Amino acid sequence: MTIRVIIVDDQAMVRAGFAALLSAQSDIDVVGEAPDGRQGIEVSRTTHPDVVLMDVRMPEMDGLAAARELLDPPPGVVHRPKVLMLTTFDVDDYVYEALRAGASGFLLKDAPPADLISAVRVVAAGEALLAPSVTRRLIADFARQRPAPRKDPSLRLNGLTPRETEVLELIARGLSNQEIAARLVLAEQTVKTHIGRVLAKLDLRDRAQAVIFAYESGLVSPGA
Amino acid sequence: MTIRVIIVDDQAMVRAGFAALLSAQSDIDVVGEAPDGRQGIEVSRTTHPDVVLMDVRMPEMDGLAAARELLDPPPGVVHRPKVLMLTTFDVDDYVYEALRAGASGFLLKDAPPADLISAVRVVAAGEALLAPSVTRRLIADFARQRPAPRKDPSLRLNGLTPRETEVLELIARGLSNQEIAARLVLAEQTVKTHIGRVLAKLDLRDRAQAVIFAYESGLVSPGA
DNA sequence: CGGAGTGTCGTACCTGGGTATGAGGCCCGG
DNA sequence: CCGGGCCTCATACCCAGGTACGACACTCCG
Repeated sequence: MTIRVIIVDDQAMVRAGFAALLSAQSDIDVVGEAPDGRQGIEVSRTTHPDVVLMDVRMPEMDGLAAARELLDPPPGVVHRPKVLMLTTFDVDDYVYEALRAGASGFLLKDAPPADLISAVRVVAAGEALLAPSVTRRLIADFARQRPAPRKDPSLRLNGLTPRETEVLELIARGLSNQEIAARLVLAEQTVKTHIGRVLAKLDLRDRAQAVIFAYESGLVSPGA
Repeated sequence: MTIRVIIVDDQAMVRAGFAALLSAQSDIDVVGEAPDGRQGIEVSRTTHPDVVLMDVRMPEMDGLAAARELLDPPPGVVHRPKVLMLTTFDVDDYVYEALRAGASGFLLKDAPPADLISAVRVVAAGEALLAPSVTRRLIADFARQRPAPRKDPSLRLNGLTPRETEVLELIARGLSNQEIAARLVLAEQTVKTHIGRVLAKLDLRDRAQAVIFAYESGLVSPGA
């Protein structure tokens, strides 16, 4: 089963080079080319490639917009190729946009030829691959965004007792004092007492600010 | 400038294999080995390698804990090696933990030898590299978490007028009605009117739930 | 022109939530 | 065994916030 590839890049030389490189592989067929995003979509819709090599910067319709169109096609279009983005220099706004859109990879054009070839295979197999510098950024971003508890507010969270933390979490879920009391089998006044202490310890004014704190500290997270 | 590497793995065979493989490279020196995390840290502290190859599963102290220790050392320890995690099979809880901890890469042991070698070089250069399957997960996670506005709640957000959205955002910043009125140069009652409409449209009970909605919909984001 | 949508504000009412104060019981560590 | 957290609850007070109803101005559009 050969891998069907199309190449979308505004520079004819680049297309020719990549095409030659990839065609030389026995398991890869270059089945189309296009000089801009719009035509790239056309070619993709007619040739149904497994992988689309897509340059980022192009006239008419840039690679990002084209990638979005291919990865989130209008109703009726069933074909969904993998998209491997290419760029000459690693401006990273593009990277994030492309990954958001669902691209399977992001390579720099100065990568070794062997890398490009293996990237095509990896992407065709449903996996993903990024240029090392991009990987580093993505990890950094991940680590920055993710570290379970953030440090600034979350340290102060240590001042809370287990019960208080529990109450805070329920506040952050939108429950009223009554509901919290019911949930924890407590008198409503007890809940109020806990909340009072939480607000005092964290220097907050009301439950709305408590909710904010819960999100900012990582006690609760969007989508969870 | 050669790259100084140590290998931490509980299987002597694996250590020997990797050591042989890497030592054969003119730009890589294997300067130490260790059979578990605790000793790995010891060796790292004495040999000061550029890169630590670290197995995930190990007796005594697992690779994750050891990685954390190396990447976020106690006061006084200045040396901070790059950590490249290795695993036999790609259980991904480990992956996320390792990346959170600040690891520079994550490879499967069944990767081609050439990949391991180039990975060491990439990591030593300050970049990062992941196994393709890991990359895919990370991207998927990124795309899932990031898409600017989420769709479910954010669509309902479309029902809000600009002014209402503005007010909602200020609520989500923790402002009181008075403060919002001051900020927007309005009567407090006007603010109340807007809030009332927001709550009604979004089917929320109070401003605390409004804050939750703001975070869940992506109107505001933690850390922003 | 007339109506719909938006933004603005007033008056009036009610209650949930936050504050203050005090107090009893439990458990742990010094 | 005693002091100190922690958890629990009561009584009492007050007000920010939420609700209800009505009103006026402006803009856009059929």
